[in-house]
Amino acid sequence: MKVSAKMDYAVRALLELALHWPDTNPRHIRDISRKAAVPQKFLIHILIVLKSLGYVHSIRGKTGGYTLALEPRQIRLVDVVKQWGGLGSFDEQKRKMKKDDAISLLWQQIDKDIIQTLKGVSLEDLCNRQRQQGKILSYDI
Amino acid sequence: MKVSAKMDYAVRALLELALHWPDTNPRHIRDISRKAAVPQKFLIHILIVLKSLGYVHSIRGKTGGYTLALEPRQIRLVDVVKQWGGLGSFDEQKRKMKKDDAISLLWQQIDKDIIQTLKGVSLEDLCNRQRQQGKILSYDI
DNA sequence: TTTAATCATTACTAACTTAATCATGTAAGT
DNA sequence: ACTTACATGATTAAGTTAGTAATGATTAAA
Repeated sequence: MKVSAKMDYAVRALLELALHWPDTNPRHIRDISRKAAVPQKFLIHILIVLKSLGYVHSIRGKTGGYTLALEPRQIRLVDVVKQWGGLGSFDEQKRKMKKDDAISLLWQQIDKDIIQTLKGVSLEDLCNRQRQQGKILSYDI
Repeated sequence: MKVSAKMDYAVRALLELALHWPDTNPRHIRDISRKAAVPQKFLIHILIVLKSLGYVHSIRGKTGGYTLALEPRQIRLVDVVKQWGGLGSFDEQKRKMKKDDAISLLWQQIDKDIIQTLKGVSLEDLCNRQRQQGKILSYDI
């Protein structure tokens, strides 16, 4: 019932790339690391996973870096989270159980709720919210 | 984003006590352990916490055991889970962050969804579901 | 009043997970 | 070549999890 730092970082990295979309220039890890507040050495591994999942492309060499592999509106949070494997509020694999008792069903219902919420959110949505949030905050000055 | 075994066990222990309500005879750990499929040595610690949270009473000595401290309909899952401290899909304490950015707000939304679901469920509800489930299963014979 | 059954408390631990870092390798532009 | 970047695997310190062990305290009953 906890979002791991890794998953949080993954989404932040994706959002950071999405906020620059449709700029096609590759962003390098150093920049993403700074803007998304993720340790650079850690971010490398996260980006490799995101690449293997098909969410980002990488370009090696001197002018290398990362780009989004899809349009922000095509990337749904539910898919990222599901594929990341981090979901499942109840780890049924590890506990040998009936899984059809009232309590297991309750945990499963919670899973469904989470998925339902995430289904409605794309990277594009997050971009809009972030920009909107920025506006609200600027009024505070 | 995972329900710990401890929390799962805690709810199972409470449900086991609730299923016997309003029988006021104390049940001893051994029985609860067997029926709820929780290691006895582990269950002791869980029951102590549940006692400190006010959900169960304990009676020591030869005819001792545990009883529910409240009626099943008075015990809402949302309270148990919240007081257990296990909730919070995103651990904001440990990561120094703004907490008002789009991503943090998304994790917070997930928390709210979980709480919303749990608010609607009491131990009495779980009892009814469990009994109903038993009926359904017995038709399979 | 001993004894046995039960709850209470503290300490310990093996296994696992998390959140990284380090070292080294590979590719590509200048 | 040289530099700059991504790639990969190994390692690791700290924390959490899911228990177990040992011992103490309380009470009913023989």
